[in-house]
Amino acid sequence: MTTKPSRPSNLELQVLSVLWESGPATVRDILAKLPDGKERAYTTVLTVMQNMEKKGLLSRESRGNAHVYQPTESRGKTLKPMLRGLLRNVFGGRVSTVMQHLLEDTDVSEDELTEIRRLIDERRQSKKGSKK
Amino acid sequence: MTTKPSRPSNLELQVLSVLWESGPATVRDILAKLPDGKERAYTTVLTVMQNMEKKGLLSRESRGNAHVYQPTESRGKTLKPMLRGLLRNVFGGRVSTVMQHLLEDTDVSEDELTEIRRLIDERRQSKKGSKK
DNA sequence: TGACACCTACTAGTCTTTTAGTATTACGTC
DNA sequence: GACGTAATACTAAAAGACTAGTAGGTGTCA
Repeated sequence: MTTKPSRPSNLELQVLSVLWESGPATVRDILAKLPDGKERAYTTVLTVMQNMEKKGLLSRESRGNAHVYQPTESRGKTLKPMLRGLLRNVFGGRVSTVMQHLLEDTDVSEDELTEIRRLIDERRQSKKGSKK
Repeated sequence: MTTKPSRPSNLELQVLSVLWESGPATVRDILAKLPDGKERAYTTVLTVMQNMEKKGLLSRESRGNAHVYQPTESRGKTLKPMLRGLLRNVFGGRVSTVMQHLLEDTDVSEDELTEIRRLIDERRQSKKGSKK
């Protein structure tokens, strides 16, 4: 029985996020880059990452003294079940509601807006192409 | 000291979601409507909701035998810190990345796409209006 | 009036997450 | 080789999340 893919915890997601953004890294690298900026002991992050390695979320190899970690799965693959869950459980399944709140609650640059519009149009095109 | 606003757990979010969508409801109502569809004992949901009331996430009033609960804060106000955290901790602060994954990983109807585009354009307009 | 249905209150066990201390190992350098 | 630096391994405690059982109250209706 493959253990069920319980979703990564908050701190685990932060670790993964750093690795996805910046590539393979050591514990100390991650500690310095955790996006929430909270102070933590080195060993705290170490423990979390060791657990993640046991769970199969990370793989590692030695570089000199330290271990260099990297994610075993792509960002997309990992995030998919999480996003689906979030969408269903919190936003009633409507992507537009997510978008609405994101636009209201966060700072979005003009460039980002343009980029999002591009994504939408791209998606519409591909939908049109595969119409029944 | 106001107790810090630790973000609602998964199950708590589901409860809130139902209440935001459908208005005030009893424990039994919620139990039937939890979006993840998982089987749970009545008392499980009861306990969670009683805790939420203690934490100040819900208020309640009696109706006959039962209690009718409702959220103390709006959807927007509650979700704001959560979305900001998610955006920062998982998506490197880029809304367009969220959008990209949402479009890839979930089914979005044509109507939704149109609606999202409308939201974007609306936002662009209001940005343009307030330009430095 | 007693059986039933339905409700809340209270209690508690298990699992996960977050935290970090202590011990140990490896590496260079003087 | 002893010492300092920095890393990992091991251990574990505290808090939170999730689950649900049991007890007790109230109302209905045959």
